[in-house]
Order: sequence, then C-alpha cells, then structure tokens
Amino acid sequence: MSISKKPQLIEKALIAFNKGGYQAVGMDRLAKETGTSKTSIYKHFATKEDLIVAVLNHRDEKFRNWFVNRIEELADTPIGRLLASFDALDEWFQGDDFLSCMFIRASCEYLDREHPIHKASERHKRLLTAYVIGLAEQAGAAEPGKLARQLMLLKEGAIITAHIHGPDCVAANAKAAAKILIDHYMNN
Amino acid sequence: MSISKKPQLIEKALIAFNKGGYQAVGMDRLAKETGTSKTSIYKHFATKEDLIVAVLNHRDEKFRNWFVNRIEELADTPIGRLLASFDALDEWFQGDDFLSCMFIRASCEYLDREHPIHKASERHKRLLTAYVIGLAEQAGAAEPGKLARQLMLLKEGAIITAHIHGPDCVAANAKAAAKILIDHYMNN
DNA sequence: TGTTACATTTACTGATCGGTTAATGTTCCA
DNA sequence: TGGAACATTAACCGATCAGTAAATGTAACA
Repeated sequence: MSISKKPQLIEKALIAFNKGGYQAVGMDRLAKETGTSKTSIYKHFATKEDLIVAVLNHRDEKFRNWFVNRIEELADTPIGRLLASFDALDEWFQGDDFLSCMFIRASCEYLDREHPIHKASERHKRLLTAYVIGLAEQAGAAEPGKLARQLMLLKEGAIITAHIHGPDCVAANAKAAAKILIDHYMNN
Repeated sequence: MSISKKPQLIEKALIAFNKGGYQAVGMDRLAKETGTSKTSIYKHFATKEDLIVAVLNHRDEKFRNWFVNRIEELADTPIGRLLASFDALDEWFQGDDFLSCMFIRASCEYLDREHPIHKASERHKRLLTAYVIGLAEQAGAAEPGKLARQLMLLKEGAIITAHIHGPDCVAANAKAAAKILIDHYMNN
C-alpha cells in the first residue's frame, strides 16, 4: 500500500469499528474489510491502539465539520443555531449507520481516563463544547459556559437514549428542553 | 459451588466486569477473580452472555434500590426529590469505583438493540425513567412524561460527561439545568 | 537484463478466547 | 465400608487475539 492510501485505510477502518466495536473487530477482520493485509496496516500503525486513535481523530474532524456546517445551513442566528444543533443531531440519529457516538463508545471500552483512546474522546467532546460555548457567547447569554455545558448534557443524554431506546422523539425532546434553558439564560 | 453461592458469584462478577469491561474480562480471569472454577461458573450459567445478563439484572435491582432510597433520604417532597436525584448522582460520580454506568457501557459493547444484554440495559433505563415520571406526576408538573424524560437526558449526559471529563461540577450543573426545567413545567 | 527498493502476501508466534471433557475430591446415606 | 450423587479441578478443544518473519511480487532505474 502506498502512503497515499493511508486515508482510505483509516476511512474503511472507521466503518468497520463503527459497525462492530473496537475490541470486537480484530486485526484479521480489519484486514479483510479494508482490503489491506495486516502487514501493510502495521506499516502505517505500530499498534491497533494507534490505528484506533487515528480513526478517532479522523472521525473528530469529519463529525465536527459536518455538525458545524449543517447547523450553519439550518439557522443564521446564534440562538437559532443552538437550537438547530438538535435538529442536526436528529438527522444523525435517524441515519442507518447510527450506533451511538464513536467517542462515547471508545471511552466505554477504554475506561481509564489516561488511556490515549479515552483522551482522544475527551478531546473531541471538549472541542464540541468549545463550539457551543462560542454560540452561547454570540447569543449574549448570561452565563455562556454554564448554558453551553447544560446543552451539552442534553446532547450526550440524547445520544445515549437514542441508541438504547431508539431515536424516536429523543432529539425533539432534547430540543424542547434546550429551548427552555436558552430562554432562561437569555432573560436572566 | 453450592446453589447458595450463586449470588456471591454474581456479585464478584459484577465487580470484575465493572472494573474491566465485559469483553475485556475473559472467563478465565473471571474464574480467578471470583474464586470459582470455570466449570462451576458454567454450572450456573450456560454462556458468558447469560452471566452478564444476570449481573446486569442484579445491578439494576441494587442500583435502583440505592438510588430511590438515597433520594427519599435527601428530600421529602416530589420536587425536592427530583432535584435530590442529582445529588445522589454526584455521590455516585465521586465514588472510587465510578466508571460510567454499567448499562450504558453494556449497550456500547453490545450494539444491537435486539441483543439480550442491550435489552437488559434498555429495561433498566426504562424502569428508572418510570420512577422519575412518577415523581413528576406527584409534583403536579404540566407534562410529567416530558419533564421526566428531559431530566433523564440530563442524567445520562451527566454520567457520560463525568466519566469522560471527570466528575467535577457535572452533577451540580445538571442539577442547575434541572431546576430551570422543573420551574418551567411547574409554572406553565 | 540485473539489481535495488519497496509493497504485499502467507504463514507463523505465543497468548487468550468461550466452552467442554474427563478425572478427582467430597459428602452423605445405606 | 461401599457407593451413589454432586462439586470441583486440571487439562484440553478449535478459534481467534495482536503482532511478526520470511517469502513473494512488482516497479524503477542502471
């Protein structure tokens, strides 16, 4: 495999891990599903752990990019965007390949907060939170950090709930709660 | 192992799975950590999957029992209890053995919603939700189901956030959001 | 055409996976 | 004391785990 095919390997590994789980998908199966021999995979990544971290960082970039762009398509005011973020979530939940969040799942399989895979998940959530804080600041909320973190709690909760019980009504309910919180922090 | 030691086996297996994860803890390690030979374990449980389901059902009973009792110790009005549930969460988060929620983690390792282990997790969350709905009804909230489900989103989000980023401020922030939501549904 | 360099495959390592078989205690009653 | 019943152990099963070594294929350049 030439060096230029590394991104394709990461992309295919992402699909495999998303579908099957990090521990459950072994390197042999990964080689099969990516169409790349194990030896070639290990040319690019020293360990499975390194590959997973690369997959997560790729996912981070792709997801945040999609999320922000979608939100900006859906609304053009800060408050509108804070709310629209839940519509974007709903689209994600309703998709065929939604199997919870790859970062939450990673942190559940690699429990130690100091584990590189766990840290990659922490980073993703921190960056997402920073984006929401920015929106809350633009909106002129009384306590933007507090509001943003509360909205993030609703988002994480919605992800878990949509995965465990199914996606119906979950994002809409989270959005309704978000509306109440936003209204509170904009009038106090 | 006599039949009477089955509960102890479940209890020890719970600790092992909580500490190490469901897939990561193999049956050999489980035998070592529970002090029970594999053959004896398989006398009580046909498969590892059956054992995990038994562990989860035990955890469900134990956790809900603790949760409800703690809440009723902390407050004696329905609204007080809705809020106190977040203080109980905080106590859980701050404990030494907090490694996210065993049911969330189970649903993350066994992704298929039809999988028995996933279903056991769904059941636990459904029963918890039912309890919170009951409190919201007692409180006389305008839309008790909606309020309760929104509070549940905050709880699930808090669990994930406390696990990924650490427990500091998480439950308190969720409680602050809960206060706003409760206030809204009690005055409208 | 011969050679160097690199990509890729096959076959393998020891360890561990979930689960089973056969042998060895141990207990209890006749 | 003999033996049926049951609990427990150790050894083993084929499959798979993450990772590696050796062999093979392929391309570029001299």
